[in-house]
Amino acid sequence: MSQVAARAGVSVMTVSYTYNRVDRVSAESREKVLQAAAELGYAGPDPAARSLRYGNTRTLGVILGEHLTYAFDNPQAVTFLAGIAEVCADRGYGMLIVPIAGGAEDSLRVSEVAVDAFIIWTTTDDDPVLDAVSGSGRPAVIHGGPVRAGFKLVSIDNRAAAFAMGMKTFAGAHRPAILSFPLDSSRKTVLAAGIDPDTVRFPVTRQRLLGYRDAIEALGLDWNDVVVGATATNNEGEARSLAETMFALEQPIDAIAAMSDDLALGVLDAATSAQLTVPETLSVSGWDNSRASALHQLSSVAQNLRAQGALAARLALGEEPGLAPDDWSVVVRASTGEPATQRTEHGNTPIRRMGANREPFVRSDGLS
Amino acid sequence: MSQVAARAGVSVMTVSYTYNRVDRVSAESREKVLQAAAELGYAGPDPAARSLRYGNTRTLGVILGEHLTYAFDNPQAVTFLAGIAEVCADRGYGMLIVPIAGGAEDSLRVSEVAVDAFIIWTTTDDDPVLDAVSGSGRPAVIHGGPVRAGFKLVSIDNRAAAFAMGMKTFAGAHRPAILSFPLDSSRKTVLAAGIDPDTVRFPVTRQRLLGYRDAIEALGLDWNDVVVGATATNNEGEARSLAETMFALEQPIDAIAAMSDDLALGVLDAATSAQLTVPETLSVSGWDNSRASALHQLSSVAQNLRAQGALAARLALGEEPGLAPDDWSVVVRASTGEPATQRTEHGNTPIRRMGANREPFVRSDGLS
DNA sequence: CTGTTAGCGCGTTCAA
DNA sequence: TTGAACGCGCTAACAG
Repeated sequence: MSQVAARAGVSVMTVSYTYNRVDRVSAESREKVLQAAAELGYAGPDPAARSLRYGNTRTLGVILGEHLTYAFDNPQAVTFLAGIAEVCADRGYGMLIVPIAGGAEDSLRVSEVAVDAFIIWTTTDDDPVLDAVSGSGRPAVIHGGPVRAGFKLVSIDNRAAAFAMGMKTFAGAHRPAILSFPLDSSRKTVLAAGIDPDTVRFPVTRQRLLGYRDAIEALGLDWNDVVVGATATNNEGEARSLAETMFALEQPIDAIAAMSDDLALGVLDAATSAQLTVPETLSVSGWDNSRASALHQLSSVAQNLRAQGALAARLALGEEPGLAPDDWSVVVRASTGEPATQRTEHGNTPIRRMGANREPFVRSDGLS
Repeated sequence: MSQVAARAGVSVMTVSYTYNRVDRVSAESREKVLQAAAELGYAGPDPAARSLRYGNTRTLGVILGEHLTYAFDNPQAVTFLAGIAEVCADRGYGMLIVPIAGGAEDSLRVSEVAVDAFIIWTTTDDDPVLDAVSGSGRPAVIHGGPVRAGFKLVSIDNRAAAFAMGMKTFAGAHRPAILSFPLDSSRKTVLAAGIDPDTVRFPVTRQRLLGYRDAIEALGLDWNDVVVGATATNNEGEARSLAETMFALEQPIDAIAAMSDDLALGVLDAATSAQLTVPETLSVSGWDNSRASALHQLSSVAQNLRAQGALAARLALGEEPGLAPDDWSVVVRASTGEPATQRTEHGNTPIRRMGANREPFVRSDGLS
């Protein structure tokens, strides 16, 4: 910039004004500056120097769980991102995906990143990245959990939603099962009965397990008999093989609540192969009310992740909107054997709402 | 940092060394510094100041087409992003999504963003954002096109791929049609015959139209009779209604090549409603070989967008890998009426490869 | 309308 | 092993 000033025969401030306060510069000077800039290939004020000077970056940092590689394979995370992007585009804020790779250097990355605030897609309770975010002293909004002092939370009440869907899915079942997200960071595939939800370090997964357990108990069934299958990733194929194993058990499973539509679709697939009729001999439910769930008449928990992303972004920007702008609902379709009380046309599925939040949608404190 | 130094009773440089060159500081001083930092709530060197000093940001800028809002709804763009993310996570680079909202301020945003290089998801030939990127003087890699001096290009040969798929889709057809991405930035829904591909400002769309036209002509059909439908977005529902219109034409369409699997699935849907049998009375093909395409026995052009994203990131980082690491192929399934020469099991579909690139995969010059 | 001064927070250079 | 000086490029505040 000083070079431009020299070449234009003006002071540095005139150059600065040319880019920032056009009205404070005479047309004549402006011309000279622009000319000199063009000749020197000067592209305007350096963003890094500006950030330093202004003390802000006009950028939001987004931390996508424990490992970036899986994040984009997860349609839920992507929808959430779309919501953030919407707000960022509107406000002219950059959206910086923080390079989290599951290693020790992740914390370093968090503190090395030039952003004004963080938005965190749900991770484990004890993820060291969360400490790094706290330590950075910058505002943070977390989606799903864990709840942390100083972090704002955007989440539906997963426990209540799982309970509501569990009541639909497990009604009349004798041998219910659950298809879960990973139970810990090792992401090992697991198939076991009587799992203690409180040992699970992923808050969203834990809350959903607790909700399903609530339903199991409300229906007079024994949680210790309930088989929980956990897949390494949110993958339909993996769900299919896990479901096949479930069908081959001595007392075959007759109801499966899955934590995502992808997993549930894998179950439907396995059911077809095993010649089980849905919902007569197998009741199935998913989560997130995807297009595919509508297409396959799969009952599913609906929530608006895009709106949640947008809300998280507004909170991160300190815009502090009102609370509870969104909610969850249970969409009942044929897969859980309810009488179809509504037309469920392909691509135009009316949604039946039921259940209500026990907790406010946005919290900045509380227990998980 | 100077405050920390004062409190620790050392010089500023000792503090700096504590964070950057641990070996140049005695354990004793280090202790004092860390102590002081903790007391003051100092979170380590400021990223913005660091970028200024180092002259780089360790961040890649990603420009997702003309408007950020649509980008995350596009599974192809998301897959490409996943590839970029993979490389960024590995190298510890941030990935900054530039807030493009379709307005005049977009160019400003590009120059205001603190990144070392840009990766651009395909846009129109005349998008002013491209000028802003050029003007910024930072390296840029563009996916799909347009080709520009100074920009590296990562792309398959869309024209060749469209030709190959056109030959399959239109073989034996009397009344072929094309379901296209938008023809211009207005994104108006269009249904017309004899469209001149060269008027289309989206390079990828243009190349594919050219390739389909090549096939039409190679098959002895008249391009002026070929109906092209263009949807406003990559949306299955929109494709369905456009297909329905096509089926209602005086001379009903008997072959449709679609530029995405989503669009093709909309066609299949409409065909079912119209009681058309595929492929006997209607031949259909899609693009990108999605899971859904395999599920619905839809012929599709396969390409590895994730690998292309990773390649684009490596090129942007100046790692200059070898050329042509990937390729496209035509996956023939039942929807184009070829005799099924392979088992096409659900979720485990073998891919028949055919066709070859006419151009190298990576180019940094050439015509579009 | 334009110029001068000062400092954002850091790290390289050179000296001690 | 540590310190002092300097400048990375920019802009707020205050002259003029």
